[in-house]
Amino acid sequence: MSRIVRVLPDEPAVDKEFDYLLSDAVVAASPDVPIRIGTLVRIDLRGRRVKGWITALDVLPPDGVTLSEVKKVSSVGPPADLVELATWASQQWLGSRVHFLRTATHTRIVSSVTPSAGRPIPATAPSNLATESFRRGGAVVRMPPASDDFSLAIAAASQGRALVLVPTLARAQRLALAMKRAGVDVALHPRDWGASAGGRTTIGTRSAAWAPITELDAVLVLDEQDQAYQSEAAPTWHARDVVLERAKRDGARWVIASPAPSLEALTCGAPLLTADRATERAGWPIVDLVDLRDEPPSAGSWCSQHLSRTLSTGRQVVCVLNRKGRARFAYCAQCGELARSEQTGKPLGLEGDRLVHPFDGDERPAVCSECSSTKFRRVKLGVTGVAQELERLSRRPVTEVTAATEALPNTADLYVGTEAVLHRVESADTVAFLDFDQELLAPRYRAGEEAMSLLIQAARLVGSRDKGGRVVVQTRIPQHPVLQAAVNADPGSLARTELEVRKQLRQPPEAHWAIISGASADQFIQRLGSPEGLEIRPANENRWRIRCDDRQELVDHLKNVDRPSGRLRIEINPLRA
DNA sequence: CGGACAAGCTGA
DNA sequence: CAGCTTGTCCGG
Repeated sequence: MSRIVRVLPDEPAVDKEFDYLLSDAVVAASPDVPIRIGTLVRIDLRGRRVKGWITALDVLPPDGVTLSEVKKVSSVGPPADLVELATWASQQWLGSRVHFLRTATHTRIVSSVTPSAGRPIPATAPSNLATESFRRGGAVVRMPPASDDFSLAIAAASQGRALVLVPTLARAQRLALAMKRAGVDVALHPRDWGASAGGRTTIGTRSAAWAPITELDAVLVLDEQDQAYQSEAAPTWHARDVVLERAKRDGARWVIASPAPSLEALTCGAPLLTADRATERAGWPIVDLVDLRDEPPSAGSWCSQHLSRTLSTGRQVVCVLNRKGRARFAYCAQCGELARSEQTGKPLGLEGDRLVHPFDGDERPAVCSECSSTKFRRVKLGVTGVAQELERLSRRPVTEVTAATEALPNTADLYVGTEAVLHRVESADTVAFLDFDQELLAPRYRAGEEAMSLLIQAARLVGSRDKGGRVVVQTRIPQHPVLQAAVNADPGSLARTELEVRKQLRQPPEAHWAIISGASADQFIQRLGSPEGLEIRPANENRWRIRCDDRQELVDHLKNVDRPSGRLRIEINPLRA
């Protein structure tokens, strides 16, 4: 005997379901793998042997086609809920279902799943804020960088089956270990995929949003402001949105925690819980702003007098330098003022004797608006150059860290690196940002939030102010709202100003964007036409920006376009736009 | 994705 | 018009 199953092949370009015969013999060959929606099978597709997921059982096949047989039942797959969730996500971010199902599927074959016994009761009693947070059903919790995630995670686990997300694998490992010590049996995603499928509380990074737990009781997202939660490549799905949807579907309680929750989280309609001002302030380090405009211009160096004093105190210092955006800014050699456009206020780069904006076409003669000097300097720094100079200045060995650096010596106490160094070093007395303006003025609508996120990472390394934690920020725009918010340990003020800006410029989350790019982008736009409510503008070669006040309306319009063949990328509210 | 097949291009 | 390239279609 055999039954007929519907299968979605594991081929992103196919994205279509087909019906196959599933014989008893094939089922019997993999006795421990249950036949249900999500189960992984092997099928023939036009002469090729490919993997696929069962998406429906016992279907009526269309007339006039001879069905081929399922060749093998390969592995336990994502639960049926997640197959449905993949469909939802594919509509939210206009990606293929295959893309999401791959994330929801273990990389190795899973031949059976044993359900975990009962629901765990943790040994430790969680703190008040943590308990209170989950009592609300759904809440955004703003807690300073030095507060502990542990009690929140315990509170999540004490709800029953919980899913806990953190931005990095290292933190997932640390938190999982700490919880294990506290008597909570946790699964680390994706290593313990089978245990998650058995219903165990699961900790992991972005991809763990697709951990195979059914009937979730609680969802917790830690450090929600971290951009690691959103996929950079299309489909630009966000783990926070995926787990919130899961919480909604399963009726689970949820908490989004962050020292500075994203505007998306703050505007989602859930209550915002915060510690009192004194507690919040105490959980932030001291942030020293060094106004580079006040430095003697003769030095021409990246190292302020303040930083050089810090280096000579002989404590553990991590210097962060972003090399990514190369010398795009210029500042006055006389007074140190940053060169900006008079119209837009955006920073300008120096080209010959003119100040120009890289894309706007904005341009003016190189004359300082403050002191009328015509001498400008380009910002030009590199990790290696800085490391050498730092060694000379501090007379201490300097460890260089970039994303490519393998192992770190644990004897070092002076580091220079790109943003990667913030992930690699465990703790420090001081973190110094050598040129923070690159971050503050990056041409991305989320530049402010991302800059804040870096300050939060730094704050975690150095700890709270009473433990001597210090963050030094070298800048030419100390009045910037991000810096003021960090100095005052008041991320709420930043959120208010940022939201106002987004409203005025109609940027997410106040409006929604789709970026269409790739060779077939023009054709796609042509087929889309110009429906009411959509604002369609060319960005540059083969690249368009579509704006709409309503997200659902935006994706509905895009979904209905007959997708042209050829390369096409659709990004919904991407990080970089 | 990758094979099948059609339509378009070239060269003797 | 064979032989090849390029493009479009479609899979159970």
